[in-house]
Amino acid sequence: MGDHGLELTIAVPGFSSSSGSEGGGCNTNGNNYNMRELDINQPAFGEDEMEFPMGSIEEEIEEGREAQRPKKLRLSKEQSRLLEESFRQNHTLNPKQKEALAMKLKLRPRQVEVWFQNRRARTKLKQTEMECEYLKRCFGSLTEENRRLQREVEELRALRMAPPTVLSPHTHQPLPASSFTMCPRCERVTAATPVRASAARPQPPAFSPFNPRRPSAAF
DNA sequence: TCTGTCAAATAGGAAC
DNA sequence: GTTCCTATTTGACAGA
Repeated sequence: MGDHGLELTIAVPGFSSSSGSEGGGCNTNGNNYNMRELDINQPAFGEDEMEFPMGSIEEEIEEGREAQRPKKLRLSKEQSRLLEESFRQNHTLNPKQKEALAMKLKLRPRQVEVWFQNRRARTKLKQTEMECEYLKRCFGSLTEENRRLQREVEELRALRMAPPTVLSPHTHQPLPASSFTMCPRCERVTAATPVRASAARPQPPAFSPFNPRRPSAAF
């Protein structure tokens, strides 16, 4: 998806719509325009003419043409390719670059600006989705780790309830539980304090997409 | 025809 | 005042 196949027609700012809706009627530059479909293979205007046709609805009516529904611009493959190319080089454009690119693509600078805005938004959305997937995986492994540790806690609790009888090699009498030596991991759990699952908290993930210092293979 | 998706475009607010 | 971001709207298009 994403490629809608034939893009033989584009729309250019042509005339006002009678719909009166906000959308598609007025851009933020204050230019009133709506989209008129035209064959992209035919030049919308002369090669050296960079102004966009801005016929009014009055003109349309005068000419006896029915006011068409505003058509949305569909960028041609070549236009998209060039935009993608410049986006790869730079995710933002300075006014000069914007103007030059608009000129090259025969679009209005505002359209180039909007395309870059939307492209940045799409990039960010994709990144957010990937981060979401990563966090889901983290959650899964941490849940599993939590379960494992809880089982371990239960086992340790069970051991405390029934301490093993170990005889002293010297006196051959049972040793007190407090004299047992434990492995480094278990040393955090003393005989006097209750066992807490948080004592053996798992280490954070080796890397994270949110940690810029570590390159992430996922991206 | 209906529905879902994509992307162009708008609106409004934040940051500078 | 300009630029950018974010949320939203809306038209085009494809597939069921």
